[in-house]
Amino acid sequence: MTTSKPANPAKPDSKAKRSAGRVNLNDIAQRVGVSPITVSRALRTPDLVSPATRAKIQMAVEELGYVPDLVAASLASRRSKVVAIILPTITQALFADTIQGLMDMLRLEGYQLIVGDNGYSSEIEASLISTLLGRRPDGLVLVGGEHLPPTRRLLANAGVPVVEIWELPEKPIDSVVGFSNFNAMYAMTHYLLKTGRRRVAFISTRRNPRALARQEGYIACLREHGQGQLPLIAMPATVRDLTDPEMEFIKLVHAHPDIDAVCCADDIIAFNVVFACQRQRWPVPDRFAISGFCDLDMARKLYPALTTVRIPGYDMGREAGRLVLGRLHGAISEPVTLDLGFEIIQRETA
Amino acid sequence: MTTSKPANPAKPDSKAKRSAGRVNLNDIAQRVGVSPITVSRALRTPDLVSPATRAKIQMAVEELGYVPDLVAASLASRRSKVVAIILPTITQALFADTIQGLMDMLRLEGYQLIVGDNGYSSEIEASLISTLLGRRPDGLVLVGGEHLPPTRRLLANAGVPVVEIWELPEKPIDSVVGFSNFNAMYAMTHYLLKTGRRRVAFISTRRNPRALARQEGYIACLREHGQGQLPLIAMPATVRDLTDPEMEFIKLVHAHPDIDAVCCADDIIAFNVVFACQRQRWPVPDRFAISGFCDLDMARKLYPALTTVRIPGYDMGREAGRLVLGRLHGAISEPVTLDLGFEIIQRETA
DNA sequence: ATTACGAATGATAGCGCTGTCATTCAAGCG
DNA sequence: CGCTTGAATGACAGCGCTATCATTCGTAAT
Repeated sequence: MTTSKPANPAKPDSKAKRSAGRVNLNDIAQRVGVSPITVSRALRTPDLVSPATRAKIQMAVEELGYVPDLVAASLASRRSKVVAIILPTITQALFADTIQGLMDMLRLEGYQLIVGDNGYSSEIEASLISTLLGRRPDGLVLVGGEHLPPTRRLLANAGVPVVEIWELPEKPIDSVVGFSNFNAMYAMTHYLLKTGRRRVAFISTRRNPRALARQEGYIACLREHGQGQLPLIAMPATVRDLTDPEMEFIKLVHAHPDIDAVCCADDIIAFNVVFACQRQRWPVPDRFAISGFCDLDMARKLYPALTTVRIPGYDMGREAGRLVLGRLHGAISEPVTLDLGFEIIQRETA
Repeated sequence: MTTSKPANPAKPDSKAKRSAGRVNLNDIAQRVGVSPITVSRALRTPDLVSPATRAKIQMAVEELGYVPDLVAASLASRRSKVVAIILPTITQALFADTIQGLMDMLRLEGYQLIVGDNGYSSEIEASLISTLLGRRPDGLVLVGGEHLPPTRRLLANAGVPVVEIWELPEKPIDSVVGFSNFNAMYAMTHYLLKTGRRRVAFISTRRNPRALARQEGYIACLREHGQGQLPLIAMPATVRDLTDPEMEFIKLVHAHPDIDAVCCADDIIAFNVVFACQRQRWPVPDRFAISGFCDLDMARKLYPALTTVRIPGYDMGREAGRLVLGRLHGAISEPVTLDLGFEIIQRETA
């Protein structure tokens, strides 16, 4: 120390802070008397720094309330430690478990989740993905496997691991963690037929690839085991349309009084149909057998408890996370497709 | 090993790209024959660039599939265009509307949302906030107003607009968009008493500040209008505990057969209690009046339709977003507290 | 001693973008 | 005709961090 008079560079001012006034790596380094890079190491790879230095740095960090700038770190390291997920809508209870599973997995390695919703629209998805990719996420999780060509091109160029979930797309972009919506609804329809139902209807209130696949499963099963039953379907005409499950159900019943079972495209619809029955004094399952899809918490609480298809919502999230992380670590180098299956849960409504 | 071999600089390779191989501002600039800064302007403030240049740049962007690096932009501009929200849990239907409202508002200005959940724990919150602040969000939205001192210090240092929602904290950190949980439950209890109920119980399955405030509102109302009714409460002992609403209800009824009404701390609990009644053949509302809290979609679908307190879930999200953006634009410079109120929705269960 | 080597630390050069001037040039004005 | 003005563009210097290579130094192996 040559005590070179007053500060030669910028005026140390009151707190030796420049720019935004936020404490940064340099502030810590100066305070401790080491180089910034050593501070960086002390925080990221403590093993490479001597215990004494590490302790001093730790202390300075506490004192100054230093919060590392992950934005700068991302830029420098080209690793953002962020994974993005795009959902049809965030308001849906259906995807909550999936998000939770994904978060739980990512948290283990300090990754953060950034969420976007495309409102069930492939067009919105395209622009959303473009913006999200701008954040340079280390991975991308997409609900669904239907994407516009520009989207596919964008993703191909991005060089980011992609996992599509909740379906088993014909032409996966990369990895997949899903189940067969077709098979699941086929199985449920089959179950209803086995229990002796003679006229099974199908209700969806939203038109999307998964609902359509379920509808196809329903139709296929009727064809093969329906003893001449004709498909009886309530499905909105376009992606934008949203119908009221209760009304659709009532209309269906009035038009076809011989209906004795309803396959609902998801649990929420099934709840509505059960409530409608109660309102109309139509005993369930005596007059109508009702089946759901997803096995939400409330399905088993409902009275009568809902017979439904359990799908691996949480696990899809978790496994998608695992795949992304595996890709990033180099542990996985090839696209993987995981079929997590489903399970018919027999309760009281069918 | 002195084998310095070849491979010293970066080989220009096939596509003149260095590093990650991603197209960047420079690539566009070179292709068009302008400086990078002009490209930046063409994309961010098109008005400052001549139409001709703008068109050429636009074209190059399309051709090369350029996606601006928002991470670098954030670092350089010190504006991340990201807002973070911390929820007790993401699995809860209760907060879905709030997220949606916030997203809808932020989307208008191209902001992204990053979500964290603290699992109803103030300790987790502290570390979560620290990590999230590392992403340098331009704003922070917190559900709830209970925070540890270190958290408060962190937030004070961060210099980021904060909005607490879903409550009206005594000592707000910054702005607030909420409603009075106390008043709301007071009002609902009062409503039940007015309809002639003689013994009103309160059920919560989760211990958190909002549930406690509601409980206080219930107690206060009983004190003032309960004609000698003693509070009758089911509330978990600690934050970690989670109880089963159906079981708590049954236990309560067995211990106090004179109960004729149940104030539930949220709609989900109320649904469960209604189902329990149906299972037990206890007519609702004749035997038990039941009230919910939140007014989820399903509340009005339920049979019998749920009497509940409507709270401004979506609006809290939207207004929180508006406040954050207002702060960022400088349109708002002082902390604001917004009480969005509530509404008793009378339906069939009470 | 000589060499080798691992542990600890540092210097340098960016990551891809934007803030902040500075520059150019044509049109407008007294 | 010189001067101002504004539109269009550019140069430069970082933002705060990390990748990469280089250096120092004490200790063990030869």
